[in-house]
Amino acid sequence: MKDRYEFKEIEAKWQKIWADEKAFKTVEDDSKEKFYVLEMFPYPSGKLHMGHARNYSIGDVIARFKKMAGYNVLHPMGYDSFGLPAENAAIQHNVEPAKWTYENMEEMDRQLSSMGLSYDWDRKVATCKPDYYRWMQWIFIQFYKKGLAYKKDNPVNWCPSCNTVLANEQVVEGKCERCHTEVTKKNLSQWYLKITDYADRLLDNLDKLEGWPDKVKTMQRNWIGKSYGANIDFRIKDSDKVLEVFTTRADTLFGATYMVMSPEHPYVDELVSGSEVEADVREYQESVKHKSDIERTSTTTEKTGVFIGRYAINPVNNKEIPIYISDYVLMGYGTGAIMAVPAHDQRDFDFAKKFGLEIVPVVDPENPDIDLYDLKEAFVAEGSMINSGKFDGMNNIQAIPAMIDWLNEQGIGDKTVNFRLRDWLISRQRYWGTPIPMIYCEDCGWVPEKEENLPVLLPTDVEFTGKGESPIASSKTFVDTICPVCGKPAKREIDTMDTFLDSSWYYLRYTDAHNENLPFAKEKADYWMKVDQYIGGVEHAILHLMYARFFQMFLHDIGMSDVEEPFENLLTQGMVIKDGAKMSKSLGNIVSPAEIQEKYGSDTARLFILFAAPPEKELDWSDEGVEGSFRFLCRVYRLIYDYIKDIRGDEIVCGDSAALTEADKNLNYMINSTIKKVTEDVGGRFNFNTAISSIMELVNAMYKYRNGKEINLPLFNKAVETLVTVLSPFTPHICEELWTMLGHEDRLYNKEWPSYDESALVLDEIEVVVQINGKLKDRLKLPNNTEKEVSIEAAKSLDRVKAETDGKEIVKIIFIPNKIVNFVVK
RNA sequence: GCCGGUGUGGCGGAAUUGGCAGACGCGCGGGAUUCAAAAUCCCGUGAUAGCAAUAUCGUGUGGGUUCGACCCCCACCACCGGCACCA
Repeated sequence: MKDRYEFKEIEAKWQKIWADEKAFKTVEDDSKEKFYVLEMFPYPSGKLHMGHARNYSIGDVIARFKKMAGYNVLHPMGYDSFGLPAENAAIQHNVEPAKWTYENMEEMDRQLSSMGLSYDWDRKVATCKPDYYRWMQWIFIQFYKKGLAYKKDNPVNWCPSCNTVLANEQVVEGKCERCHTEVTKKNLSQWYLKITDYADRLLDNLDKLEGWPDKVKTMQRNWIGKSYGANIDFRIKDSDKVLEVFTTRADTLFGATYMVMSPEHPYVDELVSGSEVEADVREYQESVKHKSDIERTSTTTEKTGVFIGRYAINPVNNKEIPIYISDYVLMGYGTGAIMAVPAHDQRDFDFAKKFGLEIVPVVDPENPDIDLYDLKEAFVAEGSMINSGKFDGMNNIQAIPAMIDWLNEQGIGDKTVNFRLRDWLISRQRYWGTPIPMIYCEDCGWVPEKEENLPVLLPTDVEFTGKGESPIASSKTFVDTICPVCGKPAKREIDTMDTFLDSSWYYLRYTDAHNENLPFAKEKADYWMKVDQYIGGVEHAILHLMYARFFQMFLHDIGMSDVEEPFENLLTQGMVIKDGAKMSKSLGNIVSPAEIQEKYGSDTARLFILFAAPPEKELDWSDEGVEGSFRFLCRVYRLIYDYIKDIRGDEIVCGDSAALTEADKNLNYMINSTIKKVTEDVGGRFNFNTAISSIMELVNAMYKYRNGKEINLPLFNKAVETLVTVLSPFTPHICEELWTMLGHEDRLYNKEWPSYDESALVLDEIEVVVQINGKLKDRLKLPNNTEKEVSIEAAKSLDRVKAETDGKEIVKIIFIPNKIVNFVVK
């Protein structure tokens, strides 16, 4: 027993014991209620940062608490280990991505263990290992078999300097995240997953996710972007073609004075072919292709476009209206063409003003301040219909369904729903990812590799130049193969999968991490799923969390899992900031978990992280605050050390406490109220900061009690053991050590969570507040549950109350038992 | 522009949801201990006035509801985050 808190020794000792005892290994057990706690697994960059430390500290408190509370807890960890940084290391430092990644994972293992996290390491997964990506490929083939994976030509983000495709998330403000070159569009043949088939379900199910923050649900709703409207057909003059548009504002159809097609619209070529504007149109199309996203989508840029020399017929009034192409109309949304109503749409208004097009108002704001025939901006609010034939006078909102019905009768329009969500482009021209297990045969077309031949292994004979197509193309062994259908020579797909696929089902693999016949056995997934508590950064609110939901729905649909949604409760932790800004290299305000562990130990790091702010809020890093957390642990250690050495001596305390003095009762109250508070704060609302503050209050009370006259040994012993137990989910090493010092041979991590004694929480005397007109005037000590009349009389007899009510009329008396007596006087 | 969030001491944050505003921690001030210092233990610490008891003010701003509002309602301001030419 050391007289000082030697954190390094203690932490190393207990980490070894937990590992040797396989303390957190878990198996399916129907006799207990299960609880699955999951933190978003990291990319193995090799260095744990404070965001990781926060994420895992939160998860670990929950996991340890739930285990002590009697649940069968699954708390796994692994690595999202495919991805670009490994390949950049290969290009820049000539290290193989596999070597780089495996070394990093070893280092991360060490760092995670040093935090004392309660993982079941036997279930570790790494997405870059063939035993994982084999099943990733298998799942991809199931998508393909259901018609949900397909290949098509489409414009994609292209970095002309790196010569590669970029994912949307790798385009930062219109520039390549690596070389900062402006990104352009290029047509390439790519694999897609048909997530749009699940758009409605992804949207509707959000209402059922009660354990998710509204913020995340709203972000997903906006991303899916469902809107109701109509498709309307416009005949093109002197052509047999019909131009279909999508609109949410069918009510404004009479105000459509021109039309706009996307420059990529498939009709454009034919409509302009051979005309005198053909050259202009082609030039415009070309310029749009070379525009960066940033220019093209900026709302501040002036509208551009070209008249294509053609006219359409507005079906409601047979007016001939000119057709333009402009890049403000996107091919990927709706039908790629719009009817333009400049009076009631700001974008159309801007365009019409620039090109001198007619503006016809059809909704009257009925506001004398607005001159309908000289609008300064589009009028987009509610009003009554004008210039609209038989619809005149109707409220425009009501006119929408009326107009659609009428169009329907005429056979020129239909009710439609549109989504903003697009299919998921999953091809990457990269090496360090899961090979897409598809083979191209001249005769059979694209066919999947036979499932028994999986995994399609990543080749190792490749060159990393950072230029051109996927490095896999340079392999001499990979590309040439035979067609699984007809046996003729064929070629493998050389692109790999977006790493977001790997992370879309890893939580299922944890439930059965070593299965060699399937991604996971259904019984195991059904035992553990859903994830009861998922914890991670809000930056994954849309992509990862939506892709995972999509995968879970699909795997449910093909009978592999009973559950349709993967995550029951979601906690999005706040950022770690310092000096008012996010920790970053460029600002030089980074504090690494490693340096805190070195100086104060992991328990202090965990305690500070959990104490300084509630988990979903920003955490403002403070070196003095860390010092304070360390001081608290020293204070706890000293209190218990002194107790064992000087107070308890060699005597082991047991038995019931005798008659309690006033001070004893107070301590007993503190013991029980602390258990109650911590149980509620950790088990229910995840307010770790207030749970810790209540434990600090207990420690303060124990010092005060100890410094008093007489010590009731059994009671004080109970306080000591309670303290060590309820603190253990937060700072497990020091608590296990103190528990052992107290003479126990069992382990805290296995110990039952304490319950509290309600009767100890009932005080004999309660302080009741006395108010006059709602203002605090005095306090009154009264026996618990004193009835109304007695309380009021006692309050009335107070000097302060007498003085202030004298000569005034008491209009009303408000009484709340054990809380308030309030006199309302005039 | 649209959607979401947050505004409380010198600082991080409490207030169990309409009932003692400022728990707990940091910082600061004082005391004990020490030859001295560090560490530790104890006390104090929203503002203003007062020796004091005490009084007045006080949760971004302005109004409202209520015996009583950080909490509910209306209007506004500031900051942060997400999406953004989605028809």
